[in-house]
Amino acid sequence: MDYIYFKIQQEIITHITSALKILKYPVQIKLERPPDQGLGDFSFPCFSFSKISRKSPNETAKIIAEKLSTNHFIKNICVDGGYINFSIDETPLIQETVHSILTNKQSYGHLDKKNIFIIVEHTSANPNGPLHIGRARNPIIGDTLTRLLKAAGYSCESQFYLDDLGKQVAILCWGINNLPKEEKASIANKKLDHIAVGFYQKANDLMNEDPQVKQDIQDIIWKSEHGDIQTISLIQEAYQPVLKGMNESLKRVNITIDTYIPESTFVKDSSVEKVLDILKNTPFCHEEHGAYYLDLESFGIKGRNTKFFITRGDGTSLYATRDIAYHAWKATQADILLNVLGEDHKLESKQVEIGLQLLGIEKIPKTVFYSFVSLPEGKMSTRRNRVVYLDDLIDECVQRAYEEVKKRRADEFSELEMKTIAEKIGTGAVRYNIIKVQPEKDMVFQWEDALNFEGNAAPFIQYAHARASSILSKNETSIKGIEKQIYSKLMHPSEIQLIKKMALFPFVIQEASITYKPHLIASYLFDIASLFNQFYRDCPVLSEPDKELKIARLCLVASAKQVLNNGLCILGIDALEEM
RNA sequence: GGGCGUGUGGCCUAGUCUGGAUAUGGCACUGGCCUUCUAAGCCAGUGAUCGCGGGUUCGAAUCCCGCCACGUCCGCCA
Repeated sequence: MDYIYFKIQQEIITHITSALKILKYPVQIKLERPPDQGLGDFSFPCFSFSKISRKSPNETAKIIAEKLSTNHFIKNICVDGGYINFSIDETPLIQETVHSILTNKQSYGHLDKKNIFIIVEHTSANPNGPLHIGRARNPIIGDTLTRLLKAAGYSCESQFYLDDLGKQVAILCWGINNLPKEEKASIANKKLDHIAVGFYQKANDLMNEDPQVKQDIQDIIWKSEHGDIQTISLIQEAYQPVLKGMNESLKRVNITIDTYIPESTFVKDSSVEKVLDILKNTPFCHEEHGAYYLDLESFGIKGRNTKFFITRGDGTSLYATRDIAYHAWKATQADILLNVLGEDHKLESKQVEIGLQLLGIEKIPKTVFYSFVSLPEGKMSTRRNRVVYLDDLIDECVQRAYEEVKKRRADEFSELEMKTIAEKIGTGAVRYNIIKVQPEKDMVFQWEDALNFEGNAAPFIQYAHARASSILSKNETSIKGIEKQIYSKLMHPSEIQLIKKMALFPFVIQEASITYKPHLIASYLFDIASLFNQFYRDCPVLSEPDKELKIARLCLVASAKQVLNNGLCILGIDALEEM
């Protein structure tokens, strides 16, 4: 893709490079953006060169600036406070940007195809109950990353690593098969995952009270981990409905997962065994009461205990060992492995990494860790019933959105229309509130914040999109086959600001995808929506008497709508024509 | 005890990797703007020892050292 801003930036870098070469200064270029638009569009700090020139930073900047020339992109160069500030000629920028948006449409902002395949592993929640909002951060970050990476030109697959072995599903399995079924009336309107969690909770309690139950559950674990086909399929029957329920919740917030990889796969195909064979033969492996562990002290692992157990005393594998086998397999499937994990998995992730190294695998997964969402009264806990389920959050947000729509537009929309719009606003709000904060920040969930649809929230962006759509739907002037020269009519500061910001979209996608920071997209979109609202205030479109300016503005509205749409698409939030 | 992460106005948050111009926005609060394209909006205002203490630097929210608080982990759990 040929984006004008890339070209302009490259142009400036080339100019500075040749100036620095003439002066025999080291070529170290960091282009910044001035804090104030009045200063220019790009700035080049010259402080580091003042040591060489033995002059003040500002004098140095002047010396460098003298060797620079303007061209058709660069309108003006001025030195101020040790910076060389570049003002770009807005005409080509405006023309090219609007033109590029209207011709590239849904792919505006997207980067060139890279022929690199990424597996994004996310969610991977134990299928023993509904997703709660602590876990919900995972699919939202994961899905947004997947969408973002696709926009950045990668091909991607999302994977859910399905925990079908071990204690959690075994408890569920026992509960489903041994506890009395619930009465039809009490489960009438319940989702499958919400029904199942009751069995899990009861079975969990019984396990702690009744040694026989505990033994039964342990049998299930033992059999499944030894690859007993019958037990594994019994477990599968138990968790499938839960998974179905979880997927319904995810689907509601526009998340679908491409592939499910059951953990048992790697036991059944004996790849775990092969992994163990190799790991046992490394010098780091030791044995203790029949169990094998790797001593990770020499790998920089510190703490009370540096032993990483890879088998139990009975020879069966452990979760992390199977995870190594899974990652070893993934490494053969993709160019880049990206995992989204809770911060509690940091050590385990490091152990997997070391395991892969010992297997001679160089494709080490990259990981985005997120902190937990807690409640004002403390950590979320299903057992203590101190938990907010994702479904409840979605329901509340949709309900709130419905009330707002009804308040404003009851006389214009049908009941069905209001419900449809409310669903999109409510679910969008859920995603946006989670993705706008960088993953490593702790979050305390507050209903008040979650249900606030003003300011930096999804409805603000959807609203700007709806306003743009509204203008276009009322317009009767054709904007097909417009010559881009007409866009130079767009001279109002609000128009220029908006266009300049839209020109940055590819940069933002680039930056966000390289650093795996989806929240950058959220704050960028917020800026676009905000600038659009300012434009909306300052520049009437439909009533504009100058025909050419009107057309240019219509094109600008269409571009803004497109950029908002493309950005919302990366965030997995529905754009709205009306709200 | 150790590892990792976080700490920015009353609350939330950007910027931290790659040091740079008066620290970004939002919520709340105060005042103003709907006979004109949707007021879920716009404009203005109040409000910050950037956790604390040192250091490096012409320059530190950003880098280094020490400390404090919170989260998280250090299971033959997952």
